[in-house]
Amino acid sequence: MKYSASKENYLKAIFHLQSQDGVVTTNELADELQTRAASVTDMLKKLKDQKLLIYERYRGFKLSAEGRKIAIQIIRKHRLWELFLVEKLQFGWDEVHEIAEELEHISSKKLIDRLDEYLGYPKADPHGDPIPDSNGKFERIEQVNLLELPLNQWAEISGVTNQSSEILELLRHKNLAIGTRLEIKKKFLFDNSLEVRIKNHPSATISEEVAKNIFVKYDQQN
Amino acid sequence: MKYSASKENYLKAIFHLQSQDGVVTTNELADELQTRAASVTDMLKKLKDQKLLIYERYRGFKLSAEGRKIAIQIIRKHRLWELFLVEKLQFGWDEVHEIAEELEHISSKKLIDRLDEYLGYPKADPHGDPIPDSNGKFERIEQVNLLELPLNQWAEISGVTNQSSEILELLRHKNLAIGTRLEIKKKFLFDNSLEVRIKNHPSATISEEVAKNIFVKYDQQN
DNA sequence: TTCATTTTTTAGATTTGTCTAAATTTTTCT
DNA sequence: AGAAAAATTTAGACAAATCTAAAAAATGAA
Repeated sequence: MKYSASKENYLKAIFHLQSQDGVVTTNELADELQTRAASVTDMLKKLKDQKLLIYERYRGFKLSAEGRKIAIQIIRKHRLWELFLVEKLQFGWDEVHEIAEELEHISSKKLIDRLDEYLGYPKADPHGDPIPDSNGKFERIEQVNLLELPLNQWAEISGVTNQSSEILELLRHKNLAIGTRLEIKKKFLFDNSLEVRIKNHPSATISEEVAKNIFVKYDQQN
Repeated sequence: MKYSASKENYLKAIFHLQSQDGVVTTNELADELQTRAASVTDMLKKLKDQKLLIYERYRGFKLSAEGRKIAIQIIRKHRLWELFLVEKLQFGWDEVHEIAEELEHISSKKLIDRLDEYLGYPKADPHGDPIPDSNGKFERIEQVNLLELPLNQWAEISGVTNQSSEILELLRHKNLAIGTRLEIKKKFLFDNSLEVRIKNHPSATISEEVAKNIFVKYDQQN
């Protein structure tokens, strides 16, 4: 079965929202997709008719098993393409999202499995997000939010959730990227901002707003 | 400016038809695109409004300079993606067309220029069709050096430059002659030697030194 | 040249995905 | 509980790309 790019985008967005909130609402989704609530309702009806969604009007909704399966395949494609762009075509990790948004709708299953093989069956994309395997299984990477990292504990940046160009620009400026090693030297209770020491770079101050979006894994070495 | 996939397909089809006939007719194009004449007329009006087409009703039509430019960019993308699929992802040359039909509509110019670079600025796709460069210039060469032949692409030996008895003896011994059909199965990066499959004969290994002197043309049949 | 055939275009519908404005349902607040 | 606010859905419209059926223009054969 083939679905339009628009439907795939809806499924993907619902998947992301429901993994945070459990159940998704019309306005949330409209906001996520930069569209109007009425348009969302229209599409929800179509997705329900195709049994990709569990939905009763005015009641919120979530993906059916089939809907989730499709969403995960889109995410798999998105992340593999992102990795391809960074690894093979020398793109920066902060410039691949837009292009992958288009590439993820290319339909050939064989293509994506060959790409996966070509990249060596990677476990995570350039932003540190896990790549589902061809059966849709994720490998759960244990990562914690930067705000939860104890003082003086070396860790490595493993993921950045918000992928707006604004935050990525800020991170680049402060020498922060996936793989960067750092430790928290001080937590300011006043505004929850953090002073972090960065391996091979000057220290930096990170606001709570930014820290919220950074995930790290504990560093074994240091 | 961005154009819909459908418009891009029209431009591409018109380009191919007019390179044969000079001027294109509605029915020809409808036939090429597997659609109805009425649909073609509808689209022609839109393309004319966007000045991509020179068209007067009942009179036939052809691309404007701008239309041709866009068509060539689509063809460039199509052929680069085809070559990528064959060279890097080990697809057979006969299974890549459909996938490239989708990939050719990905819009990023930077992506396609990086892909071109990654593939080593190739001159021809796996079917032997020339790939326009990033300025839209085609190089009309039907002969390529054996070293430039993509993997798994059947070709026919069309020329041998160095005609010393030593090389001819070597070629005869390996069952290679003008007209021999072969494809490259493996390229060894270490010494640039090639392992080639030869039609109706055992496989052979060819050193870079020898391959330099062999020119081939792509084989449409196989 | 004229009229039958072929080609092309127009007219009017349909589908998909979107929108605005209005109506309806749910939630919240006093 | 009842009213106001917020969220959601419906109604009606539109743009893009397609279709069928019918009309108009070009072609060509006697």
